Amino acid sequence: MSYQNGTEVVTEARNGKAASAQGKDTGGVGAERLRSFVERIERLEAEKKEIADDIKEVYAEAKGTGYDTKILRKVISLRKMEDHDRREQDELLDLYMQALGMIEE
Amino acid sequence: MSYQNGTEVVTEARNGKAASAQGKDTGGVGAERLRSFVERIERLEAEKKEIADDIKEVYAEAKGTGYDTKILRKVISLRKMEDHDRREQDELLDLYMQALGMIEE
Amino acid sequence: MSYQNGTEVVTEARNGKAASAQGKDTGGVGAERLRSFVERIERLEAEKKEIADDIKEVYAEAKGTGYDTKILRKVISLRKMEDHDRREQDELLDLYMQALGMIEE
Amino acid sequence: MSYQNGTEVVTEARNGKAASAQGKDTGGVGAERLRSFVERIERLEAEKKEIADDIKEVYAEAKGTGYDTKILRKVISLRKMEDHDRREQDELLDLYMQALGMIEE
DNA sequence: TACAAAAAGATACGGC
DNA sequence: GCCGTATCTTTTTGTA
Repeated sequence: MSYQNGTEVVTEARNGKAASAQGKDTGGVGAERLRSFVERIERLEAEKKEIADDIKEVYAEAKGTGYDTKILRKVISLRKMEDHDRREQDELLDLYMQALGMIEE
Repeated sequence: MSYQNGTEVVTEARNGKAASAQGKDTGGVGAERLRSFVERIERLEAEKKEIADDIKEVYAEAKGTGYDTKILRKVISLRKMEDHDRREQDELLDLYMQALGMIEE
Repeated sequence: MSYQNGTEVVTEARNGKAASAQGKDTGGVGAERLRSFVERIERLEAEKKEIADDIKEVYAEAKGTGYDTKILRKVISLRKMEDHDRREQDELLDLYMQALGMIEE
Repeated sequence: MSYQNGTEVVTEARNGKAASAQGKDTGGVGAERLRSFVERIERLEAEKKEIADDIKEVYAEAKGTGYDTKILRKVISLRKMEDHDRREQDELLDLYMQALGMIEE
């Protein structure tokens, strides 16, 4: 799809608030589809934000209980990194074993 | 360092200030509490990541349908800004109305 | 647009805010300064690119010698991550010791 | 896993294909070679990072002098693009001149 | 404000 | 040789 089309459709999507509210959708089919994408994404982003806020709340609660959030954050971060490292090591091991013909690719 | 150990050390370290500041480290109570915080945060971060992945999937699907994700992202972003602007305007309006005694603080 | 002109235009544009905001465009002083920044950055970026190319060459050479670059890259990556982890663990230890009053902040 | 061990493992694994493919693992020769590759790459990456840090410093200095780094980055980026365009034009010109027998291939 | 994490974008590599 | 994938870089965002 060309930029033209993409832009057109987008225009319709925005019109969803501006134009079609006035009773007229000049394009229609692609507009609905795009509107659906936009809404799904915005819904998911709202959920994501809620969870981010929840996380902040937990940190705040921990702080209120007397824990040093700086330490807590670093602990969480380290655990995440170690988990990631472990995964990478597993992948490396897989690569070794593939190279040695011990497992199939 | 294993996860267990990592957590334990933190626990003891924190107890050094949080629990033992009350004169005595009860030996494990604070540990459970901290472990709970860590688990709650990690659970929430996992959920957050899932949603982030979902968002990526939606963008990918939109792309597969022929939409230009760059433009799509711009649209989402603009709508977010407009939403933000609108909220600010609403807040401003509230301030005016409060100042005029039309609504309570 | 030539390079010279490109820079000039930008320079003037910036002076419009940086210099003339003080009431007067000093006519070239700010331009020289900006040109100097641009040149320093471009010089450094050229050096950076050279090194990046050197790295590619080493990978290519390793590949020519029979090594699997994918494995090699992962090894390098893992070592980097482990190095980073170690630094984070050290920082965490410092935080613990600070919390326990064993070292000063 | 320590750094040393990490490298060793890789070495042995690779020898499985690189060295022993020649009929025999000479026990260490390939290891040295690989270690050399790893060290060269890590050394170059360290240099690259230093330069990247230098670049950040220059941007910071420019910011301190009153320049808007966002715009500055844009300028650098534009100049890079223009440079790229110019090179392409030069190449095109070369092609023309080659076609006209004005220069040798 | 300065720092760090996440997201976006650019680039490079290997497969087909 | 091109395309899809994957890595790496850069930009943006959020947080202390």
